[in-house]
Amino acid sequence: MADFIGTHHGKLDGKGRMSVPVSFRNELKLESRSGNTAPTAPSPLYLLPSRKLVCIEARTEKGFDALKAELSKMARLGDEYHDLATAFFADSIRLEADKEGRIVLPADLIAHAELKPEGPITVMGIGDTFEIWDVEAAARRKAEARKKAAEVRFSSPGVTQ
Amino acid sequence: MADFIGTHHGKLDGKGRMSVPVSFRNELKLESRSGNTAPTAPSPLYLLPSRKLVCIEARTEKGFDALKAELSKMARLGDEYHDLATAFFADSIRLEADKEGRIVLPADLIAHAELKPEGPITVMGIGDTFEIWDVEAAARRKAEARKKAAEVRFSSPGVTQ
DNA sequence: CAAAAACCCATTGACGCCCAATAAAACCCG
DNA sequence: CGGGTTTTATTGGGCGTCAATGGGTTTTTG
Repeated sequence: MADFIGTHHGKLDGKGRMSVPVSFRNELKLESRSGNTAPTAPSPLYLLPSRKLVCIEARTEKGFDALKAELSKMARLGDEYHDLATAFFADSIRLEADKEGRIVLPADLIAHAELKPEGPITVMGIGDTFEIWDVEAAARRKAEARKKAAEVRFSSPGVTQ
Repeated sequence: MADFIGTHHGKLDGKGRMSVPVSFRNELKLESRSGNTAPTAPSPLYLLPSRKLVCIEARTEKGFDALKAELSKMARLGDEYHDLATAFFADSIRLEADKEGRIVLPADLIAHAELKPEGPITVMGIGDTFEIWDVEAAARRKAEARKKAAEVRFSSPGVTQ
């Protein structure tokens, strides 16, 4: 699956656009032509509001499918599925980048992530997804994640803590 | 897996570049064409801030994949996974050396390791990873490691004490 | 007809890429 | 074993390319 790593900085322009970092675009391309060495098809991106965090979550097609599969496992557990699915999918959107590699963020997602109209943003890779944040909120989130990660104990050999 | 040994000295140039010691570059090449005796592919390097030390940790692709594999054992939708993945992926970076064997260190990693703008650095092998340090900090770290290592008692068979 | 969205091009600034000079190590030969 | 020679590593810096951004123009839609 895709492998989004690193933190990138950008900004929302007057039209609500942002450019997807190159390395991430490359990951998208790779996934779209996985297997076949085809001429390169346009690779879609799925945006959805993060369930617990004040940010936008971005997924590849495969990543999105994986999420759907994960959710449907809960179907048998009761009403939870319906709530989760509504929260996720009702505000989700599928889109493709323009020739310059930019995407237009929908107003409701901008609101959810509390992004400032022409403000600076942070885009960070989380493995098979990536997240779009307001710069300051992103800094706080990273600090928090580091702190919590430090409390968790990795026990595998070769892992430097 | 790769085998990084020895301590090397270098410096950060005005562009924030440093050259990867030859012996380490050779290890990288070896790993990239593991198995096939192919014409030599470019070998990527993964940098991440050390979680406990004031230095930059460098890994080969395999070394990085090992960490990913460890992470992926956790529940994808769980908070614990999310925190770890954020701390891990968002702060990491994948890069390749230029023709001269140099890499450019990102500003945030330079800050984390407290490297001086054009200052001297120490690169030391730690087996399957290597670390990038400020010279003085490296000297202190080595002294400390030696001291602590002397106190450790090996209990595995075949290890001479 | 107005407003928004898609499309296109133009500018700039960072980064990758390459060449040149110096320093260090390996090598060879007497 | 020593001195000199050649190769290779490290460093410095210039140049070109491409990513990121801004904004103008056309097309679609309500």
